[in-house]
Amino acid sequence: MAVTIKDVAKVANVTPSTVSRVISNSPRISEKTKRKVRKAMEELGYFPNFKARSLANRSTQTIGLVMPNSTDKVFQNPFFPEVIRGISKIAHSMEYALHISTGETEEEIYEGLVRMVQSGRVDGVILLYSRINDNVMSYLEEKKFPYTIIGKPYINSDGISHVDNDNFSAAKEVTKYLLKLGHKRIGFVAGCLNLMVTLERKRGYESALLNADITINNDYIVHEEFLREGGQEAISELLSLKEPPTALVVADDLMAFGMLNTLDEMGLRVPDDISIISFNNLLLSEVSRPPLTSVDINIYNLGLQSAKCLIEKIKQPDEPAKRIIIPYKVIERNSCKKLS
Amino acid sequence: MAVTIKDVAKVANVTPSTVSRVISNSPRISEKTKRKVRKAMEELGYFPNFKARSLANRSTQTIGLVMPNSTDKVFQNPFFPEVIRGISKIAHSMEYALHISTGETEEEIYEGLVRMVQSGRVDGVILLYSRINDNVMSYLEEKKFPYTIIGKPYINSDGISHVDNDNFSAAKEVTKYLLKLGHKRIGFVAGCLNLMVTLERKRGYESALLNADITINNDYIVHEEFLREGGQEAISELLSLKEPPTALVVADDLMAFGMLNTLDEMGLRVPDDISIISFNNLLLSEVSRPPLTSVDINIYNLGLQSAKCLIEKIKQPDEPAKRIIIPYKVIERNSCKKLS
DNA sequence: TTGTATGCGTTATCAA
DNA sequence: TTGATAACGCATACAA
Repeated sequence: MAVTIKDVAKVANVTPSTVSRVISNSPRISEKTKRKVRKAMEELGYFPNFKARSLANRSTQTIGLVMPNSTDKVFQNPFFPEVIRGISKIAHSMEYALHISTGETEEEIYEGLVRMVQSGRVDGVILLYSRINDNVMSYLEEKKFPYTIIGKPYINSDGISHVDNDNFSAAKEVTKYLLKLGHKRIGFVAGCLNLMVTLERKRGYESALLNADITINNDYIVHEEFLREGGQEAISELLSLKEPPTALVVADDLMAFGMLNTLDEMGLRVPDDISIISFNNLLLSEVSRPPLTSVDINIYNLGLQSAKCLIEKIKQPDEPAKRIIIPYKVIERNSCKKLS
Repeated sequence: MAVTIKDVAKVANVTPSTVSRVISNSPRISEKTKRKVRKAMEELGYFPNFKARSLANRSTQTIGLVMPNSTDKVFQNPFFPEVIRGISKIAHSMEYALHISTGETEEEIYEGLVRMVQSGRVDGVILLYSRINDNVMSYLEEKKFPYTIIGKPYINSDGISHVDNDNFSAAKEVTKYLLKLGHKRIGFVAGCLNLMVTLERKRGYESALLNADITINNDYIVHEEFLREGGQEAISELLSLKEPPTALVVADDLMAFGMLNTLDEMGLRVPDDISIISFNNLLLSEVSRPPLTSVDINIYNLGLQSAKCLIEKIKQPDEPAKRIIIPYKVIERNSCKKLS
C-alpha cells in the first residue's frame, strides 16, 4: 500500500487536514509546520493520490483531446503532433494532464466523448478539428461543458470559444499572389469538404478570383479526400482539360506532396509548367522538391492558445466566449513562378 | 449535481450496493432486478462516476503513453499518430483510456512520468521509444510498475516486455539487397544515436558489409539528428569524398526525404546517380519523388500489440515478460538501381 | 493556526 | 439474491 496523507500526518505529528492544507499551500498554515510536514512528505516519498484528490475536489486536472477519425487520412497529418506539442506546453505548466480520445468511426468518437465527459474523466475538452454538423460539438454545447475548438465553428461562432487562423484571408492572399504572378487559370485542390478549414480556404480562393473578375470554373476545383486512393485520377483529369490551370492552390501540404508526385508522373514540372501554393508549412514543405511555397499557420501556437483558452474557461465558466485568431505568414519558396 | 448511484437505487427501489452489482454485471443478481435497475439508469441518464470508481477500485482503466521530447524532431514523425492509432484500437475495445505525457526536456518527461505513476493516474505505461540509459525505464523497472516498450530495451531485454521489429535483420537484408544490386560503397545515414532502433539498424548494416568482406568505412557513416539543421553539410561532405558511396541506407523515411532534397540540390539524381533505401514506409515514401524503397515495419501493429501486451501485464502482473516481434517487409519502389 | 467531523460516489465485506 | 456498513484517500466547513 502506498503512503497516504495519514502516514505523513503521523510522522509530522499533525492531523491529516493539516497535511492537506500544506499540499494546497494554504496561507493559514505556519511556515514552521509547513516545513515540518514537507520534510515528512519528503522522507516518506509521499505523492497525493490523484483519484482521491479529484473525487474530493470534483476536478481532474486533465484536458480531453478529441481527435478526428483515426482511420482517416487526416489523422496522419503532422499537424496533430505539432498542435499537441503546443497544448502540452501549456497543460504542463498549468499542471494539467492530457487525455486523448479517438475512434474509428464518428459514432465511436461521439460515444467516447460522451463517456469521457459524463463519467467526469476530464475538466474540459479541446476539439482538434472543426467540421460541419458535428454532434460532438452539439453535445458539449448542450451540456454546457467547457470546451474549445481549433478551427472555426460551423455555427454560432461568436458564442463558442475557438482558436483559428483567418483561413479565408490566407487563401485569398495566396490566390492574389498567384494572380499577381500573372496566373489566370488557377485551380483549387480541396481536402475533406466537411472540415471548416477546407471550406474557408475555398471561400478565400473564390473571393480572390471574383475580385479579379475571373469567373469561377468548377472544373478547376477538385475535391480530394487525400493523396492516395483515387486522388491521382481526379488530378490528372484536371490537368488534361483543354485549358488546364497554370497554378494550383492546394488546401494542405500533405496533399501538395501527392500533387508533386502526380505531376511528376505526368511529366509536368513545378514550377516551370505549373505553380503550386499550399497550406500549413509542415516541415516537409521545406524538404520537398521543389520546396513548397506554403502558408505558415503557426500550428504550435494554435495548440498553445487553445489550451490557455480552455483552462481559463474551466476556471471561469461564466466568462464570455473568446475568439483567438493566430496570424499566418506566407513562406515563399520555389513552387511558384511568374507567368510570362 | 449529477445523478449518482443512490438516485438510481431510489428509483429502482433497491440499495446502492445492488446497483453497483448491476453495473459490474455480477452474476449473483437476478435478471429481474437487473432489468429494473438498468431501466432506472436509462431513465435518469446515469453514468458511473469515474473518480469514485477508480478510488474504490484502485484502478483507473487508463494507459499512460510516454512520448519522446516534444521539441525533438523525432516528435514530428508520423510514426506517432500511427502507433497511437494501433494502441487506441485495442485500448478502446478493452475500455481503456489513453493518457499522454510528454515534455520539452528529458527531465520534464521523467518527472511527468513519476507524477503520473505515483499519483496513480494510470494502470500501466507504454514507452513509445527505446533509448539507451533511459531513467524512465529504470524507474518503472524499480517500481515494478506495469509497462511495455516499443522498441528493443537497452538492457535486460529478456526481462522486459516489449514489442519490436527485428531491425537488425531488416537493415541487414536491405544492405544485402544493395550489395546484390552491385553496390559496394554503401553509406549509412543514422538518426539519433541514443535510440535503440538506430543502433540496431546500424548493426545490421555493418553486419551485412562484414559478411560480404567489405570493411566498414567510417567516412560512410553519417550521424544526423535530422534533416534540417546542419544535416545538409554532413551529407554533402559524404558525397564529396573522392570515392563517394553509390548507395545509402537511411535510418528513417523522414531523413530520406531530406536526403532527396539535398541530393537534388547537389545535382545528384536518385536512383541514377545514387540509390537510397530507408525505413518505416511512411505514407510519404509513397508520394516522394522518386517513390522510396522502404522497409514497412507495420507501425500500426506495433501499437496494437504493445497495448495488448500491456493490458495483459496489468491484469496478470506475475506473468513472465513477453517479446513480440512484428514482421517487416521490404517495399520495393524506385529509389534503388542496379549498378552497371 | 490547527483539529474534528463529514462528504465525495463507488466497491467490497459481511450478514441476512 | 440482496442489504447494511465500512473502506478508498483527500478536502473542507466548522469549531476551537
